[in-house]
Amino acid sequence: MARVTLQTIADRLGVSRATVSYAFSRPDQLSDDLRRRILQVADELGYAGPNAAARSLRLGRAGAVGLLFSETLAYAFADPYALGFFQGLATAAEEAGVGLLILPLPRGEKRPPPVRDAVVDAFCVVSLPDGHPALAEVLARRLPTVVVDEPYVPGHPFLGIDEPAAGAQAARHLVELGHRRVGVAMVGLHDDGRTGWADPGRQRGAVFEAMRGRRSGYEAACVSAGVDWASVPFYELSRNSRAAGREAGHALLGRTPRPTAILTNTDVLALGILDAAADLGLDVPLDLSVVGFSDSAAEEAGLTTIRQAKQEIGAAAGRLLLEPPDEPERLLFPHELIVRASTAPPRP
Amino acid sequence: MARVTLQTIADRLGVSRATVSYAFSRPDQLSDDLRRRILQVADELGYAGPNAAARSLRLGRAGAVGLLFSETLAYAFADPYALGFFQGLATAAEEAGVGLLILPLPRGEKRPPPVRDAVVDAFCVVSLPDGHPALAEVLARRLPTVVVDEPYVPGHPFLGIDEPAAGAQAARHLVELGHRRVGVAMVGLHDDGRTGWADPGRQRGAVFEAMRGRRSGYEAACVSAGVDWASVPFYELSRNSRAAGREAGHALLGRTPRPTAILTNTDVLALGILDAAADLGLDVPLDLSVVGFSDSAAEEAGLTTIRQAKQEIGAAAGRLLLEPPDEPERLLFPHELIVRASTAPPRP
DNA sequence: TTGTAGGCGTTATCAT
DNA sequence: ATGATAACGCCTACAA
Repeated sequence: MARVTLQTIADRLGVSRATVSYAFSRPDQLSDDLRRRILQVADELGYAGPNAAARSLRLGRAGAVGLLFSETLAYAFADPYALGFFQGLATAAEEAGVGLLILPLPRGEKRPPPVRDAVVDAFCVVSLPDGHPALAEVLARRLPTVVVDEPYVPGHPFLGIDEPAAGAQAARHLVELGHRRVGVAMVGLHDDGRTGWADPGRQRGAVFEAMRGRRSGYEAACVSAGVDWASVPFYELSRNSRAAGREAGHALLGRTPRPTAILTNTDVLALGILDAAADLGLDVPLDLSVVGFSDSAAEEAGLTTIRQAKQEIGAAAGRLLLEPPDEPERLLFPHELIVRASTAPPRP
Repeated sequence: MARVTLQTIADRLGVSRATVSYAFSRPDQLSDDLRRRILQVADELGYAGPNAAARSLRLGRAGAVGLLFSETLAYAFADPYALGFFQGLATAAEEAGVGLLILPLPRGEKRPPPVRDAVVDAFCVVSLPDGHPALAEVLARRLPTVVVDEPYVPGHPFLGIDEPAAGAQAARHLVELGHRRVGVAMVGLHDDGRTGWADPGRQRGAVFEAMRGRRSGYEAACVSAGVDWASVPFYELSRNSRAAGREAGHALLGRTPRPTAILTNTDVLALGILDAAADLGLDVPLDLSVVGFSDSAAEEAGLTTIRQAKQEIGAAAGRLLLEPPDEPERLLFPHELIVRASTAPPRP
């Protein structure tokens, strides 16, 4: 059975393409009777309805926005922060009646990401490392594009939080409690899969801008409290998982002198640190204080953390995509330190 | 600045469109020098690359698969079962390098879902109620389509579990422990937002096929153990949340005689039942046994549940979408009763 | 109310 | 290696 198009139906009925088109897309421009006959024949012929690509080409709009995320999708669908953001974004898309095209980023770098072929009206790019090729592809499309979290692209709307300030607030909380022996565990600094101790050079060379900022906030707050940053043990993870956090915890807590407090850049990691503390029979918060980030998995575990307005950011991104502003804005959303039971002054 | 197309560049260089097209899509068909000049001019002119819709039209493929889900996206991104499925599906899409177009279903019914305009090569439909208009729209597109969980559409691949068998297994577990006073709490039977007691007529009239099957399994196992189904209190929820489960728990546990066991069709609901039991000072499992479904949030709470292979289902759906089988298959994936600490024999 | 015809931007075929 | 031309399927002035 050959392909059925408007023309097929038109021929069959002895009317013109335009008439058939009207029957589908402008019902009111047609007599009811003719319209019914057209739909009838279309049905008999097995017409699949106006071709979406052709329609999109002709109409100049796609009815969808593209979403690029730095991680594998399997990971993104498991990460509480990403999910909160997705919820906000999806809700905005839903209200506008547009689809959300999630584009995979091949980590293996074998082939280019399918952004060239993405039939979309706008792009949302979330948390890409500096210089990631997909970003260039997106920008080349010259569609309205908003960036979330990182990297900042001049001329395009940006949504995120004040990372240095948030990091500083987390660290300040600890030093104000009196901690001086602080350790740090961070994931997502680099894209090369390395896990282990990171010296200051490697820390500052992080390819993820937001994490760079967050870390610099840690450092600033520590330094201004008289802590020698060079002596702060800094463990870098390549995966954001509880198990990774536990590994970092063991590494950090095995140091002499043992840190009395640990900063982490995700809640999941923080939970792993708690696991490690439990392994070692350490009491939290008496022997060890732990601070998470994002308030995603923190509540039930009683974790002190920084809360970000993930859903609001997603919703705002959606709105910006759907009606691009004249002036690209750089929107910094509020964050908040949530103090729970995982932090306390160090033992005297 | 007017729109830049292949022709614009061709004119500028005095070459033909085809040549310019080659520069982008068939680099090897062109002399290196000319190609460079073309790309150079394209860049100067601000060419956005080959138009995706036009390409899709010409090529006859979209590089994306469409996904329709019955719930709000905000809900879907919070539901553990849905997320597990998404992970599997997304991974398959990722490996194939195709995008995943998530289509919103307007609950308000104001306008048709944007499936007509979805530029995709295939559709995946998940858990739609009987007769939902979006399904008809999808089928009208005559693209490869797979259905997950419900409803079964003859002629199209179907993926899910054997719902009646799974339901029966959950219920049999309880009756074999000796329970005879069983209560049921189920969400997602109907689409009308009702919450409250459901008589057998309303139970059987559920518009969600999978839930209908699951419930019939409950009934079959109970009846064959000599339980009078008509006397089984059955509480229906419109939202799958812990709070809803708690409400159902209070309703069910307020009955005289009090049930010694409660069946629920989601883990989230089961957690709410546990909350209600705690409110009433009841010991689980001594005073009350509770069975969940899906093994999504069950482990930490020690919940007895039915585990479904959600990720496998998602992955299989992805494969089926990417290369449609000759014969539409009806694939039933295994489920498994996981017995944990929420079930025990009733008090003598 | 319906028909005509041009063009949306690209790629494939067949020349040269 | 490059050019001319014809689809791909549809929508929309405009004309009738």
